[in-house]
Amino acid sequence: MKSDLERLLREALRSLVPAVLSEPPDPAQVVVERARDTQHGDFQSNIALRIAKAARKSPRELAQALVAALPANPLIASAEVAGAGFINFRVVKNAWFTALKSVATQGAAYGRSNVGAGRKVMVEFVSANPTGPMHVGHGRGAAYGATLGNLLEATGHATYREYYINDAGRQIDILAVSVYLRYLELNGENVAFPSNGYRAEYILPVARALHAMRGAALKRAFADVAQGAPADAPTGDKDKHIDGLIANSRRLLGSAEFDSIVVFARDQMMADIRNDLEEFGVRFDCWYSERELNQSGAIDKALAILRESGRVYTKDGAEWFKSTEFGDDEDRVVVRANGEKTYFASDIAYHFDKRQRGHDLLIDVWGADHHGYVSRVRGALVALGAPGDCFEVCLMQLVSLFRGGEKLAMGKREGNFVTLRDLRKDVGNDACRFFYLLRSHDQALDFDLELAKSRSNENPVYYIQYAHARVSSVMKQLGSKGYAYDAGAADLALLTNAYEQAVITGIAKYPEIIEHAALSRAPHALVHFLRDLANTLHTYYNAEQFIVEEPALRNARLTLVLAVQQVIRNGLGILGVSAPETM
RNA sequence: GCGCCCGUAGCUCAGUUGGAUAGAGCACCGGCCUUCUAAGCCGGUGGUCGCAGGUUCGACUCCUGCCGGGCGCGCCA
Repeated sequence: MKSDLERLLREALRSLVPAVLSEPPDPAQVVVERARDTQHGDFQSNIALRIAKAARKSPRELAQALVAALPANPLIASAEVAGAGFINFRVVKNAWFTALKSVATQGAAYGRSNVGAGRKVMVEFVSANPTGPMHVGHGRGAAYGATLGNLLEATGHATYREYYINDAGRQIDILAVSVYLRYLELNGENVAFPSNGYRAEYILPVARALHAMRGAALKRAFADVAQGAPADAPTGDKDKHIDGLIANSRRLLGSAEFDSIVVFARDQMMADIRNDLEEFGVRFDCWYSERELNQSGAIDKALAILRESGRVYTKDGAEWFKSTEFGDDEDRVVVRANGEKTYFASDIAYHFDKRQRGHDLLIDVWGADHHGYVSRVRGALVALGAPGDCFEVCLMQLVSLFRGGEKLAMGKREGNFVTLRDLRKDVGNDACRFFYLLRSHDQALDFDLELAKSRSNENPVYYIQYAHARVSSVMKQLGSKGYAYDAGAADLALLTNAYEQAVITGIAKYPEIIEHAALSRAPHALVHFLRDLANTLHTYYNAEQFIVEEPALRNARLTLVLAVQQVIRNGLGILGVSAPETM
């Protein structure tokens, strides 16, 4: 329910429909929404339009009949037909003060609701490969996922945040062998580093740490490590080359020892990622390891159930999942001809495991370049007996960094990408989170470093924070003028001018904005709302003096601006942006 | 070729799921500080919502077909 006021209006309208129509409509058709483009917080109903469509009647006449039949209602000051057949309600002023009062009494809880009804939702986000530091693209998913989690929590969902660590498979082996080769260098070996390895600088401290811990215990001759490995690019296949290095390392060290390097490198990388995210204000309930999932036998279990479902067949020696039955372009391999399970297979097991752990709704935050995987993962879940709508994916479009008008290039293997940490240090956490959330997630994001960094009026993040700080400043002034705020002395009925009406309307809208942002997975809606709310406060501030002689009016206005401040603080809190007292 | 996303003011983008005369920010022009922070406020200029059809009381929104931009289409992870 969007608001109590709205619910009461809806009831009033619904109750008189039978008097106008012989056949009452579906209650769901009785829609009361806040009117647009009005500063007075009026409500609008398009009930007549909805009914007219079904009953083949004139919307205007229906609306007029409804208005004529409207009995006296303690909430409704007046009602009239407008436009093509809308009914506009003017609400009695006192009804609005309830919103104002509930901000004061609820404080940080204002805006929270229970529309989620305790539904168990898991948001899985970031899940960046532990093969290097996070870059600016991951930052968008981090800001989005964290804020979506906050929104779901604020709307009464049992929210669980998870990071999936891709620490199994070839990619992590490449990381390990990259670290191992640098380690060999530290032991005096002359290494020809593979073109396909991770040769960026961040590998070096990991190798040094390994060296400090193990000394020369893992040392092998590089000639042996490289022996028999197929030639590297450009003459040979770089993938086969590095696979050869991995296989040799594993054989020379023993599988257990090589795995210890894998785990060591992973932990070093994850420590950096966790620290980065923590500094960014992003927290998780669980860091879930693919490697452990693998070792638990969950993949085999999921595959067994999948086979039972009849959606798996063998072709060319491999096992295929019939994902085409679920809207995929072609069927997908789950077990290769060589007996190895694909990444898709572990993804199936992982998502099945999420369900097994009791989460009703699975929301994944992915980069848009993975959109092709949505239908096959959902298909697998359905084949495993889950409802299709239990799986949702929020696809994050690309982030491009700009410095002024110039687009910055990024490339991962080369290591010249801009890391999230660099970005945060450069523009600050607040501006960083704010800019990430400014646009809809399905819109490509141009992140302008200079704009985010500027401490000027061009920067929208300060605009909202300034509104918050301004109220603190007013309260400080109040004290220095010898006054004290007295909520009991406030006469809210004195808040009658258009500025005050606009501010109250904004405050009253906040809970429904939170609900909408959560249910539509649209954090940017909250950003834009806060911008608008800050604007109404700034406008009010410039038009009226808050600290006036008359106690009843003074305290009423202070009640109002304190409520705005509370709402801004609550909203910024959900966005993960700080609400400073001074600027 | 197929799939997904996008196309709205000079630029960057909203548009609460089909509702009234499509809105912000930036940029540009003009005003407001002896009064609570000018990181602010007010006013103005600026639009055939990519194009063409269709659905109905009504379409930026839904359907079809084009045009343009981005991303993706491995027994890789």
